[in-house]
Amino acid sequence: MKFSNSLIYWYLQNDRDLPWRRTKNPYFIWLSEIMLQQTRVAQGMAYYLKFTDNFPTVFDLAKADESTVLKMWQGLGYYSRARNLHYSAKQIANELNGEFPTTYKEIIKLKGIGDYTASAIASICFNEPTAVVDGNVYRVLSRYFGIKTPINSSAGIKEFKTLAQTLIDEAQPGNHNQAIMDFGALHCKPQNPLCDTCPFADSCVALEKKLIKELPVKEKKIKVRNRYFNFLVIKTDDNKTILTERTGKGIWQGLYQFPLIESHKSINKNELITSEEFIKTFPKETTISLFNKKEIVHKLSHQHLYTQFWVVETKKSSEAKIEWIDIKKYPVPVLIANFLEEYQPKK
DNA sequence: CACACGTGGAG
DNA sequence: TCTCCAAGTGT
Repeated sequence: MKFSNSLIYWYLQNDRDLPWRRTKNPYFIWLSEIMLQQTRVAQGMAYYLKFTDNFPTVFDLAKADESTVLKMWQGLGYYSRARNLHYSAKQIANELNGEFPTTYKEIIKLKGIGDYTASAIASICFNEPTAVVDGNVYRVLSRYFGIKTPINSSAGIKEFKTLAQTLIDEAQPGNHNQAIMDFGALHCKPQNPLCDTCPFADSCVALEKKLIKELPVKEKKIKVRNRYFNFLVIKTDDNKTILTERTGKGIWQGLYQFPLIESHKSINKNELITSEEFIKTFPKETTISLFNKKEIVHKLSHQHLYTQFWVVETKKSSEAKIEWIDIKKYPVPVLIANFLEEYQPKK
């Protein structure tokens, strides 16, 4: 209880004025929590404002097209968040009469909501004492208590959740949860934490044992896969193009792109136009030129995409149905959006 | 249950 | 340039 008191005391003095802190409307809290998953406040802010502005209620979100939702999410990454958000919005609007579930147990049943988000919403909106455990909480607790259990092991996940639950202030769980996360984000930072001015300096195990830089412990490193993308930027003489939707599993599900030929290495123009896939798609006479002189390397968390944009000029085609001017209506990955910025500079 | 899933900022 | 990582979840 002492721990929570100090935490909340710190929080009251260092509280950030964030838009989602001014409401307890579960719909708005939900939006903010989904957007901030694995995402910095600075990056998510504009999206929160855009979503609350365009979709002021869960009904507004529910009746939008998925493509519209993805377009508004464009650039924020982890697009399954947007798809699941939309899916759950429709469920709340249509099956739950627009009423957001009010307990952890019910909230966690929604798609896209896991232990963290259910705990956050239940505590902030409904005063249920369920402890959040996010990256900040792992860091604060592992340091303060000197816990070396890897935070991404199943043992660690259980251990930290249990510990966090014993520390929560049952009288004000929402404040407690936000306090420990803000403390981790602003004070007990990953690099260069502010131990000199830390209210817990006299009892922090990691500080005493000089383990600050070792904690928290995270095991395993991610593997990165190299892929080679050749986008075919079609331009017909009646100024139309082709976009294809990415379906199935993998990256950018539900987003659009130019027709893609993937190769196992970087290829030149001759290799491209003699490839089976190219011939199959473009039997007609075409003019083709490489747009980017230097290969573009787009880095995702698990993939490095070595990318070339090939501008393909052809005659009018029944395949090419999308007007150039309309491309901007489609949700596209940042990689494509960046290309369009350069290829079609804004006036 | 280990792994995939985006993007951008900091050091 | 490179590494880490930021309010995690689904499979």
